[in-house]
Order: sequence, then C-alpha cells, then structure tokens
Amino acid sequence: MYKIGHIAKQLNVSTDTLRYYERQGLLQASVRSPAGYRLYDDSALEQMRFIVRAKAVGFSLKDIQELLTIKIDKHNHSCEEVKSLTLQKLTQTRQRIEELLKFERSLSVLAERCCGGEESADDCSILTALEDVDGSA
Amino acid sequence: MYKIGHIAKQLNVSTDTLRYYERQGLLQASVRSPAGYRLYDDSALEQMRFIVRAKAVGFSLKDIQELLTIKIDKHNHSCEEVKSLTLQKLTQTRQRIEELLKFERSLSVLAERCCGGEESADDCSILTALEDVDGSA
DNA sequence: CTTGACCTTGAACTCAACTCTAAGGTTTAT
DNA sequence: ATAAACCTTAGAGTTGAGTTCAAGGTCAAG
Ligand SMILES: [Zn+2]
Ligand SMILES: [Zn+2]
Ligand SMILES: [Zn+2]
Ligand SMILES: [Zn+2]
Repeated sequence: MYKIGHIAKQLNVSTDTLRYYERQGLLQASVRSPAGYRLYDDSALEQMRFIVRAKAVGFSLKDIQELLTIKIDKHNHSCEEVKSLTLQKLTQTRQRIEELLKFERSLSVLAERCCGGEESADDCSILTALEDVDGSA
Repeated sequence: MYKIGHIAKQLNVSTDTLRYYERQGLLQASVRSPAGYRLYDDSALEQMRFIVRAKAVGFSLKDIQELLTIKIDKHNHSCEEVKSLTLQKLTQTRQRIEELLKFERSLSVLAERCCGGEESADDCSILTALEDVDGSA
C-alpha cells in the first residue's frame, strides 16, 4: 500500500492532481489508513498509469472517464465503442491541427515579409497587412 | 456613427464580445449617445477589423493589446518589436502543432489496430495498449 | 401609447485541468 | 520531545475568451 506522495512521485504528477482525479471520479484510493491517509494498492497504481498514458495520447479527462467505464467492465462493452472514442478524438485533433497550420502559414508569411529592423514601425508590413482589407491572412 | 449592434453584425461578432473587448482595453467606443449608447466611428470600425484579423492569424487578445499599443504610436516602436511578437507566436504555434501531431500519430496507430467490431472489448487492442507498460504512445 | 427591437449595467457563470491556501493532524527520525 | 516531512479538508483562485442573467432604459413604427 502506497501513500499519495509515493504514487505522485512514481508517476510524476502532484498530490493535488491525484486528489483532483479522485474528485473527478477517475481514481479512488483503495482504502484509508486509520489516520485518514489515502492508501493505494498496485491495481490503483496501474489504473493511474492507464490515465497518464491516455492523457499522453491526447485524451481529455472526460474521455478517460468513458474509457475507464469500459475498461472496468470490458465484457459488456464493445471494441466499437472504444474505437469510436478514439476516432472522435483523432478527428478533433486533426481539426485543431488544421486550424493551427493556417495560423502557422499566415504567421510565417507575415514574419518573412517584415524586416525586423530597429527603425520605426511606420511602414511595418505586418501592421499594414493586418490593417489592410486584403491582408494575406 | 454606428451603434454596437451594427458593428457586431458587420464583423460577425456578438455585442457581448464588443463590450468584453472594451473591458479588456482593446476597443473603446468613440463617444456615447445622450442615452448612454456606445457610438463607434469609422476608425473604431477599422480598429475592430484589425483585431478580428489579428485573431484570425492566431494572436491572443493579450498579443493584440501589444500590437495595438504599437500600431497607435508606430513612430515610437520598431519593426523589430512587431516581428518579435509574430515570431514568438509562430514558435508557440509550432510547438502546439508538434504536440498535437504526436497525439495524432498515437491515435491513428491505436485506431488502425482496433477492429472496431461489436463484440466485447475484452481483447481490445486500444485498451491493451493503454494498459501495457510498453504502449505504442 | 404600446409593442418590439435595441441598448445599459454589474456580476456571475462556463470550460479544463489543475493549483494554491489555510488550518490542522500524523509519522518518523534524532 | 520536537522538528521535518508527510497527510487531511473545504474552498477559492488561475487562464482565456467569452456568455448569460437580471433588471431596467430608449427608440421607431403603427
Ligand atoms: Zn521594417
Ligand atoms: Zn515590420
Ligand atoms: Zn476488436
Ligand atoms: Zn478494439
């Protein structure tokens, strides 16, 4: 049985994060010590590892809640549900990437054209582009 | 002189957004009508266009505040300042894209391997990958 | 002279994922 | 026996960009 600080160090998260996840229903401590300390067993540690890995591939805590619900009772859930969550997250991620790539392209065009010199910004091409009706954005 | 709703429609934002930007110091109404209504002139409209364009290339409201400070007194600011803001935002954007691309790659590997069928998730490769110490994340 | 569309304010609420604070109890080592 | 290093709680604060609410004032048309 591990105390919260031990789990926190193992998984490189804060104790606050662990308590927060508990409030969010993601990970309950296995038992409490007589003094009220949270005590985690190996399966709790494994569950926390699952959470951390799911975060590392881009799932939100809300997604992870759903994944855990399935994982805890795999037999009554299907591959289809899991894949659907994954594809949904993939689509979201790709959309966000597309948006950011547009930003990236606009910003690099703006940056390329500006001389970046120490003289006054009176004729700065970046400001001009943002002012003009036909900006390159 | 235009009322807030007119500006909002022109620029496809809500009146709440305009009031919010005012609180944030981004755009003051030019004057108030006797009844207290915000009245905007063409230069205010132009300034709002600038803000909208800057948002459209990925600048945050905080960035835009700095850009406006420079734009309003170009003569006492340099190209270098503007370019620096732009490059900083570009770097941030690229970092975020890198992070999301990692998510994207992990998620597509996970999704590819899962059959997505209606049978039970007992052997779902996605769950297995997130459980195992050597997940493909 | 009333209806409906528009405008005002301040304050609270939203989302996500924590982080921090205060005030206190417990354990361990010296 | 006391200090350091843990742990507990409820609740508030953070960030960013708004949105929503309640309660009311104003303006043009019919
Ligand atoms: Zn220049
Ligand atoms: Zn420039
Ligand atoms: Zn399957
Ligand atoms: Zn599967």
